Amino acid sequence: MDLSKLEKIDEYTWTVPLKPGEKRAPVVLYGTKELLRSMDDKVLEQITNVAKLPGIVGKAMTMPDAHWGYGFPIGGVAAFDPEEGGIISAGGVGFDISCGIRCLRTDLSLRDLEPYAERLADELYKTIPAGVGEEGEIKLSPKELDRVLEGGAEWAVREGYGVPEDLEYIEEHGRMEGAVPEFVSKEAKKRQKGEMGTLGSGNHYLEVQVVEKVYDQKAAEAFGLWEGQIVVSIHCGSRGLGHQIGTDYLLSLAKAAQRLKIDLPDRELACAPITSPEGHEYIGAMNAGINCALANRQILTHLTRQAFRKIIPGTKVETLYDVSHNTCKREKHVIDGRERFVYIHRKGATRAYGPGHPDIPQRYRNIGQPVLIGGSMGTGSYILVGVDTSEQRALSTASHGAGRALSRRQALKQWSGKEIIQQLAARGIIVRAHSSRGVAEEAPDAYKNVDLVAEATEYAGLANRVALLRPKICVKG
DNA sequence: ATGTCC
Repeated sequence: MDLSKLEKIDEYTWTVPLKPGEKRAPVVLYGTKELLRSMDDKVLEQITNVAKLPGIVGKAMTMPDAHWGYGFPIGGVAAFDPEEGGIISAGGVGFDISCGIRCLRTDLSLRDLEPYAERLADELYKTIPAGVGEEGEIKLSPKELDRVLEGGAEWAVREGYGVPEDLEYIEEHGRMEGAVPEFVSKEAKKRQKGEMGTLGSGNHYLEVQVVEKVYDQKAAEAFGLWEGQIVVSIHCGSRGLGHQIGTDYLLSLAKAAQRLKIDLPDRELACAPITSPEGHEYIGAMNAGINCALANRQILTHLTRQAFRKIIPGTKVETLYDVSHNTCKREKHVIDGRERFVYIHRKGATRAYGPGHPDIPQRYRNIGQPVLIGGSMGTGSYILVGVDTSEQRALSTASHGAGRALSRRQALKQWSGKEIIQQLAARGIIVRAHSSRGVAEEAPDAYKNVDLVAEATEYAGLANRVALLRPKICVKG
C-alpha cells in the first residue's frame, strides 16, 4: 500500500484524508507502517468504498491483518444503522459464513504428548473428515438439517456431540438467534447434508499446539492456560452451505440494490437495506449459516476428543472458546454520542469484548473475552484478551489471523507441498494433509508474520496478547 | 473459502 495516501494518527493508527467534495464515513486502518506497506492498494480502495455505503455509522476500519477480498477487504469492519437506511452486504460477511476458530485446552504437557504424537496425528487424520467436498459420517434429512440451522452447537450437544459445558464457551452460547432455515435455498441444504462435522480445505486446519509463552499470567490462569500445555485449535466454517448462501444472496442483494437505485461504488458490494425484504432474508439465512458453522465446530470438537482419548486415554479436552470471524451481528454500541443497535460486519475480524461485558462467560468475565488469532501453517497462533479501549477504537473488534501476503497462485509457483511438509517435519511439526497442492497454497511464507499482527493488535489497543501457541501436529484438507 | 467451471 502506498503510505503517502495515508495520514498517520499514531504508530498503529492511520486514516485517509477526505478529498474535496468526497462524501463518506471516516476510514481508519490499524497496523504498523510495515504491515500497511505490505498490504495491497486494493485494501485501501475497498475500505474507502465501504465507507460510502448507505447508513454507515462510525468509521470504516481495517484490522492489522487486512488483505484484498471480495467487495469488503478481509479484516474489514463496518457498522450500519437500520434507522438511517443502513445496509447489509453478503460481501461484508464473506462466503464462508461464521468461519472461525474453536480452541480446546487439554491437561497434557508437551512431554506427555511426545511419545504419542505420530499415532495421534494418524488418528486425527483418520477421524477428522477433510478436503474439498469431503463428507463425514453424519447424513442429515432436510428436516434434521433445519434443526441444525436453528439450533447450532446446541443441536450438536443434544445429539451427543460434546457436553453442555462446551456451549458456555461459544459465542452466543452456541446458538445464534434469528436463524430462518426457510431463507436458505434447497441447493445450499443439499450441499450440506453430508458435510456436517467436516473440516473443509483451503486455510482450514486442525492443529495440536503447545503453549510456548505466556504474556499475561492473570488472563492465562483465567483461561486455564500454562506454558508447556497442549491445546487444540480448529479453524473451519459453514462449508458448502455458507458458500451457497453467499452465492445465492449476492445475486438477490444485487437485484435489490438495482431496484432501490443504491449507488454502488463497486459491483462486489451488492447490498440492500437491513429493513428491505432481501436484507431481512439474507440476515435470516446468514444466521442459519452461523449455526451451521457452530454445529460443525462442535462436532469436530467431539471427534477430536474421541481421537485423543483413543490414543491417550483419560485426556481432558475442554472448550476454551469459540470465535467466529465472518459475521454481521446486531449489537448495542455508543456511536456519535448515542447508544444504538447497529449491524456490524466483521469480515476476517473477531469480536473482542473487554472486561465486564455480559456476553462473556462468567469464568472470564472480569478478564475479557478470549480472542483467537490463527497463524499460518507451521508458524504460530495467539490467544489474546479483549480490552476496554477496543470498544471506542473498533467497536470491540480485533484481528483474526496472519492474513495472506501472497495469492494462492503465487504460492503454487513458489513451493511444492512435498517440500513444505519436509521442511516442517525437520522442525518437529507433523503434517497430515489430504492435498499436496493445498499445502503449497498454505505455505507459511505465503502469509504475513503473525507475530507482527498480534503485536500490532495489542499496541493498537484492540486486544492484549495472553499466550503464544506453536504447532506440533497439523491436519489439513 | 468453494461439489476450485454442471
